[in-house]
Amino acid sequence: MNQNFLPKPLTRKFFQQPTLIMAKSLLGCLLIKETEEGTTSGFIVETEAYIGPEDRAAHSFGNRRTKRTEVMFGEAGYAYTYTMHTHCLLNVVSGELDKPEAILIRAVEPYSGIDLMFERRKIDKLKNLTSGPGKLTKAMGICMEDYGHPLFKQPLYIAEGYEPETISEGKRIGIHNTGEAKEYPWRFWVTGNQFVSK
DNA sequence: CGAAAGATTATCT
DNA sequence: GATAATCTTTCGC
Repeated sequence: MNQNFLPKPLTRKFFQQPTLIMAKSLLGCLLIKETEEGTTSGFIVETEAYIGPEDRAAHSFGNRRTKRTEVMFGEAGYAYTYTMHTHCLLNVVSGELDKPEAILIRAVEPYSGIDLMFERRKIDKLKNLTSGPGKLTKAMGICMEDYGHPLFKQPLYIAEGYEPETISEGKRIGIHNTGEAKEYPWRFWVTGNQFVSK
């Protein structure tokens, strides 16, 4: 619980990087969520980029602007939460204003508040705690209420973490019937990390 | 207002 | 691999 590590929230400047560069820069950063029950945090170890107009797999494909994708057209650095079946997913909006780009946080490595995460997930294996986009949001208490929240301010924010030694890249997961979009190598993860989903 | 689809997860074959 | 669970958004009538 009481780490000596003082998280330094990322600055707006960090979010001004091109989407694909930022997807890699986010690896190793610390994602923090503060709630009444306690604070949970984890290092981001897996991300996926979704670049609107040219990406058939993105909700914003063809510049489709709806109530749901609205935040993606806004300024970078905001949270785009989205309900999928029985789960919630967390994205970081990237790209310039009016460019519907975002980065999906697919997995994190638990850092603090691990007891609370176990309580929420009701499982007993550390490895399954946050090794997936829907798992980590449940473990950290992230939901639709966080839609549009700036990720450089409490209670939900991203801070500087560590520098990953090696980064791998490959095809995205969980999308199909989207033509060649599923072939784009826009998934990035920390090489060898056991919390990366598969 | 009703229906269908979806960037997932857990479980069974 | 295939499928059910189950919620919000979006689109059609």
